[in-house]
Amino acid sequence: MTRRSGDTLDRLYAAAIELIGEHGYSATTVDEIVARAGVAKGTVYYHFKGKADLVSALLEDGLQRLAASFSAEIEGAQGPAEALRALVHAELLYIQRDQAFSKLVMSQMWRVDGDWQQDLRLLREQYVSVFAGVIAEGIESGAFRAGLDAQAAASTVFGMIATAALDWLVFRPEQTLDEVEAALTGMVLGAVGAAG
Amino acid sequence: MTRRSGDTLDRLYAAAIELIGEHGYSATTVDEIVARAGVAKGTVYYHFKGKADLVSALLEDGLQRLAASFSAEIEGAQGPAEALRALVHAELLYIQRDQAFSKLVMSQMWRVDGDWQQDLRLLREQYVSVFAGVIAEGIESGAFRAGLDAQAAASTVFGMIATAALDWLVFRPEQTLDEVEAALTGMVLGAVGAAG
Amino acid sequence: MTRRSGDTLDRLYAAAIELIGEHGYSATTVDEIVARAGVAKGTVYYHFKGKADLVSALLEDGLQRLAASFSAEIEGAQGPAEALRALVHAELLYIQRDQAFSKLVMSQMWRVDGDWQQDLRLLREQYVSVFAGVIAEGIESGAFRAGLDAQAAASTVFGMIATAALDWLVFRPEQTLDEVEAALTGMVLGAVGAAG
Amino acid sequence: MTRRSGDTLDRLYAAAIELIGEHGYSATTVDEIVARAGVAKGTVYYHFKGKADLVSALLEDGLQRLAASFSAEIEGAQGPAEALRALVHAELLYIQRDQAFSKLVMSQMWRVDGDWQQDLRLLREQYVSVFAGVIAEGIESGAFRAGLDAQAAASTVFGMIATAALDWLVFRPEQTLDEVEAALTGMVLGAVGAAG
DNA sequence: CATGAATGAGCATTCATTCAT
DNA sequence: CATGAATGAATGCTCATTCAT
Repeated sequence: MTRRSGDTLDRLYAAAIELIGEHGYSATTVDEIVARAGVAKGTVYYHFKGKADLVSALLEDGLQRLAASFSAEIEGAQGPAEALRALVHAELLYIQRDQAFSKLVMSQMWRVDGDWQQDLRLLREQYVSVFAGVIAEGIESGAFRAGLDAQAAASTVFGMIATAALDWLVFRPEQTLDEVEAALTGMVLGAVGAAG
Repeated sequence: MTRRSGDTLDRLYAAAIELIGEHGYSATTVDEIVARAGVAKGTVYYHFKGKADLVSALLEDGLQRLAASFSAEIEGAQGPAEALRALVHAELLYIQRDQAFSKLVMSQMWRVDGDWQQDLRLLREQYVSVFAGVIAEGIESGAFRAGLDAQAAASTVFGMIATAALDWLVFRPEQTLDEVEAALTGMVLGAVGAAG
Repeated sequence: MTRRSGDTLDRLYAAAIELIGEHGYSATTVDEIVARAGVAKGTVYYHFKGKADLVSALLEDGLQRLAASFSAEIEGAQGPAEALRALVHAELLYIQRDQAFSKLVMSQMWRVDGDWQQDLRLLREQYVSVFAGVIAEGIESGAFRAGLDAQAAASTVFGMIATAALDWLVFRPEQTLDEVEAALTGMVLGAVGAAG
Repeated sequence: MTRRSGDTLDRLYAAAIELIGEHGYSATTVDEIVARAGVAKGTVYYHFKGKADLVSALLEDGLQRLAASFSAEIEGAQGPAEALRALVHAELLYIQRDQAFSKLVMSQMWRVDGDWQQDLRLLREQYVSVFAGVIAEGIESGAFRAGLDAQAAASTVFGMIATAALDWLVFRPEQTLDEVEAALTGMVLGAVGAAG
């Protein structure tokens, strides 16, 4: 399903992610994308069915990079609290590196229409189920607060981290990753009731 | 055909909020807005400089309703923990009632351009500064965890509540407000280290 | 036929003449006219059938001022050459004073459509017939070149003066009226073959 | 539907010149232009920034054709009087052939704003400087009246010819080019004081 | 006499898409 | 594989006109 064809596609992906992250999907034109990618307009329609299909492919691509960066992170973590720390670290790092993609995702997350809404739901579930797994494990082991709804808590923790990260990058870029991570980790662990 | 005056602006605001909340700013056409508002197209341009100016006015309007609903809520709260509980309640209620407006705000929050970005910043600061005040008070009084950065924590708590609320309304609408509020309040108080 | 009603109409005339002289008929909006005149939009439609009717009335008004300024000028002139000098003087003076109106006339002169084209034809014939009368007299009396077609010559002389005047006012405003008049009078008299 | 390339711009130029010459710039719609040119609306915006830019390009185009037709004409003329006769002939012929373009130019000449005013100034200077050169030569050689301001006289002669030509084409089309040229040449030579 | 909110047909412009090369 | 001139439906916006006050 993943398309490959030299770096033409990569340049289109990169250009589209940046522009859509900055201005949104509808406000980004195919002309702008191809101008930044340095290819001709027809090229988009040679590789994709249209603008929506390009974004769809791009989301699948981002989804894979995300999944890879997450699963690598939890391996070897000592217990749920450590795993959660690791996830905070991974998500912050991912958003910092792939800021444009993250903005794109956040701005489209709660839309109800759109051609690639399906892809976004999948992406979100990937994100959230990893958190849910760790939280469920913590609840079972007594490390986290009993009575927590793992699914709902996972969504909330995901949202905490995402909004904290974007707030940092957009409104307080002078702070370092370490500062943000330290403060955020404390709040996340507190939120799930980890003994501290 | 319609000659009723006075509520023309309100009808335009309501229509625009709903549509933009659902489909986003660029994807919402002026034709759609005026059709839902039941006014003629020219009316928008009689009252506003353009589509962007309508949204700007609408955001200022929403800002005022929000500020009112918040400041009413904290009055009479017994201490920071109670004030925070009250704020969680107020924000959840506000988002539930003004879901369209909230989606609009969240989808535009981290844009860097746009004509009404200024208004959004103000709105966000209003939001966050109320939280920051309560959290700072809690830190001083020893009710919340020492060493917390009140500003950053306020942003994060705001994001927690907003994402939890939208996640609820979009993905798990079968849950009741009370259920969501109970779970969320626990997590928020934990996040700021309130003695539980 | 001439409408009178306090200074409201005068202000509308003045505003319309200036704006249409500067930007042309189609490019001038009713909004701009009423803004400059300091009256409400509806006022135009209370006094006139519409924008075109306003211009029509305004042209009739200008026509009368013009006719007055011309007929006063030829009276008492000693022979055709003196009358022609007097007309050059009168037209230059008129264009200088009523520059906006003159630009309006010149820019619309050779249009073939338009609702007030009839008025412009009348205006032009007024202009030209005065010249034609003087030139015909000069031909008969032998003061001007024999064989001249009085009508065609009158048109040409009118055009000479008008273009020279506007060229002066737009491109060489630093020259004085006297300089321009002296040079132009010599050329006009030469053009009709006046002895010396 | 049309896919012929190459002459697309020429067709747009021709259509725009005709329509704007007849009805003026503002009163001419892009829809009318593309309908007459037989191309799609978007084509205008593919090649030009907008309607104003199309007119600007069109004026530059007309300027070049004009300059060519003029400089060809004066070569080989015997002395200033002959050169002036040749220029009268050239300008009459040009206006007759390119009547629409000439009307466009005359109707916009004394505007003070507009996006292509710059182009018109250039065009006018091209026109006038050729006349000014010939007249200056005539003054020096004693063929024309001493004391004439070559620049001002050139403007005036240009205006004489242009208004005479348009008056002829619009109001007295039954006359022949030869009749008009004969009468006009006499007046022009008289105006510059050529010994006759 | 005069107002100005409201109208809606008409306009310039945009932009995703097509297709001959 | 890739191009870019051309398309035309859709969009934001303008503006002469209407009408209740």
